[in-house]
Amino acid sequence: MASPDDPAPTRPRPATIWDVAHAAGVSVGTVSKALNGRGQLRAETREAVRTTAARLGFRPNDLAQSLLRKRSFTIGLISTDRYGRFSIPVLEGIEDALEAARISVFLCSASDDPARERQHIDSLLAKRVDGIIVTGRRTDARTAIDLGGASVPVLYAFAQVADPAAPYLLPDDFGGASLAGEHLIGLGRTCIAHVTGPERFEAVRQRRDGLRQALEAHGLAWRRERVLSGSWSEAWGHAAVTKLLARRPGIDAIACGSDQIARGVVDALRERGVRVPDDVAIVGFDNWEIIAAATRPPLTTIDMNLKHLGREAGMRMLAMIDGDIAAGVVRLGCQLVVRESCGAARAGRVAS
Amino acid sequence: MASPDDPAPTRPRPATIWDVAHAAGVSVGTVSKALNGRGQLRAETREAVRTTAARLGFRPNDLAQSLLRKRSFTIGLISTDRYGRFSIPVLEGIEDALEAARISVFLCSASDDPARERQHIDSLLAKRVDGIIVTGRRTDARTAIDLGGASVPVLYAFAQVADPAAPYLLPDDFGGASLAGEHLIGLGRTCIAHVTGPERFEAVRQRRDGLRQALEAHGLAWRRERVLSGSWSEAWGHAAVTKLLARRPGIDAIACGSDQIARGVVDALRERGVRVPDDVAIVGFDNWEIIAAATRPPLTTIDMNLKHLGREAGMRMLAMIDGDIAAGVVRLGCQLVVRESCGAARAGRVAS
DNA sequence: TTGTACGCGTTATCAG
DNA sequence: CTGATAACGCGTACAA
Repeated sequence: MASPDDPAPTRPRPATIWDVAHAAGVSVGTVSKALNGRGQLRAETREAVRTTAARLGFRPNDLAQSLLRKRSFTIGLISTDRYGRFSIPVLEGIEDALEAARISVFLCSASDDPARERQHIDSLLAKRVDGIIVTGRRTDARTAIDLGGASVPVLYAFAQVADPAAPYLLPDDFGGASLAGEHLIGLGRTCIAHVTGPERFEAVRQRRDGLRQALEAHGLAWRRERVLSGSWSEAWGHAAVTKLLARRPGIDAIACGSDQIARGVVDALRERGVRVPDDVAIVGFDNWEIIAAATRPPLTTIDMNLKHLGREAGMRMLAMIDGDIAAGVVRLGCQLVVRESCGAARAGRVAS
Repeated sequence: MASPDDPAPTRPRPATIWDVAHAAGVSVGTVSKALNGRGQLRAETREAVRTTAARLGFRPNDLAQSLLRKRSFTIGLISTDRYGRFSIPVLEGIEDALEAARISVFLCSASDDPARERQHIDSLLAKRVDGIIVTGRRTDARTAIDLGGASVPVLYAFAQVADPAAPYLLPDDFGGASLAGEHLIGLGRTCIAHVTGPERFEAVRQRRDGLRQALEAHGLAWRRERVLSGSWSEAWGHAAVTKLLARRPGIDAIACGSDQIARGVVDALRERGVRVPDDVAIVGFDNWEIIAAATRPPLTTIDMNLKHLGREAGMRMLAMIDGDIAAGVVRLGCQLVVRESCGAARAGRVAS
């Protein structure tokens, strides 16, 4: 096991600026200037240095640079989403935005283990990261991370935080659900039900309210008995259909809280001989390709543009590193993705 | 945008060892000794230093330490799996193993973009990572990563590499499929078909051969016409059932190349009135919870123990960092997960 | 028991 | 145009 006390094993040391200087017969200062294009140098010396550097495979040591610049050009990403299906696109977006600024990302998956999270934060702080992005589950608002007095910008992306002053990015669940409602209404559906996840999720409440707003904006009554909350599973979508058909036979559309639920709903409907979308139109939420595309018929659904959210998080982090202060929640638009479960082929639109 | 030329913004600098020394009225050497428990110090000075260090929130700068030790205590993880559903558990395992050694992980997702990968590798090398783990898709054997002469240990985990001398970890697909075959045979099935993914995948060929070995070991004939290769999708599972029933009505079991395929197969069977597992037993591959558990009936399947594979990769990387050399492929065992799609002794169930 | 000085690899400043 | 030198923050011999 490697421990901090072990010496580095004998391995060819990477070439240093000194090696290059020595080989090229100049001083280290000259090498630095030649390679970084600073100061006034004769073209031939610059070229000579360049070639010997290349020959030796010289690569400046970022550790030394960081020590000097007081900037490590790294950020820490703390993820509390074990499952990762939402974190991945967010992460991709973050990386996308950050690699343009040549910043690397430390990944820390602290799955709801406070001790582990503490250790990760300590480690990141010791590594002098330029910033920390927290991403994770959205069940309950998590407590803001404890920097222990350190002064490092922290941004929450796709994570619910208790601190209202903390800067954080979330998808516009309200607008997304509203979009789904508008789509159904535009297709002539009037008796719309809502099968969704556990009420304790802020996202569930937001989506419910967004859908409600769309209906009421078009003079459609909002009825509590058409809203069914359960778990985030296919099985719940299945079960909900039974309840729904018994309670409200006249339903002509169901807006679902997730694609998984929608899939359960569609399957249950088909087994009962109810045609989708002819009899009942279905709209999902998440645009989780693997589910949405495999459903028969493929799901029209709402995409949260998580990669874009991640990219935005990266950009904002860069701004924060440069000293910009930010606070409070920012909601980013969702997008309608039309497939076949609502029976219309129309172009996607973007919310707010 | 942050660029290397920008100065660090004015932010309270983290306390240095000098600050602590100054505040405690001792020298930096004394502080170092007190905090690291080295040398001979009076108990009260050590204590005094400790408290002032805590008061100032002093945290040793890993950058400076790394420079000195010539070990950064970081590794790079290059992932080429865009969707991440396989990478995530591997990553978790790697982190698990590495955090015990206090090593942090740089994440680089280079989705099949060679230029981007180059840039990532350069960046990792500049940051003087102690090692690099490559994980990713298993379509075609990828070319070994180019270190450009640098001498850093590289390990491939759950990634197909062209270089036979490169150290890499893979799940034992052959053994896993064999396990699936044994299970079906043990349940009395004798007419077993195989619906799987594209033949160009090494995993597909391995699994096919593993299944074949199990059948032949029990004196069951292996028939080419019972093997159907297609895509990795539910839709293909669906389509395959049509072909299979037309061609071979006597089938009493189907071993599938993935859970997605298995799900398509199960759905198609149910829609045709074929009972699972009563008429036909189904076994999947991957144990992708979200699919396997939601299938009706839930899928008996093969788990590749990817988190364990990740942990193993982490351990081996630690050994490589300490100078151990390693080469060639190592296959790690798979595991049978019994649910209901084979009607195993424990969880018998009547499907409609 | 404690302080001093050097080196890790860079960059920037100031002489030459 | 180029070379020497001082930082950056830390650990550690060695001197006091």
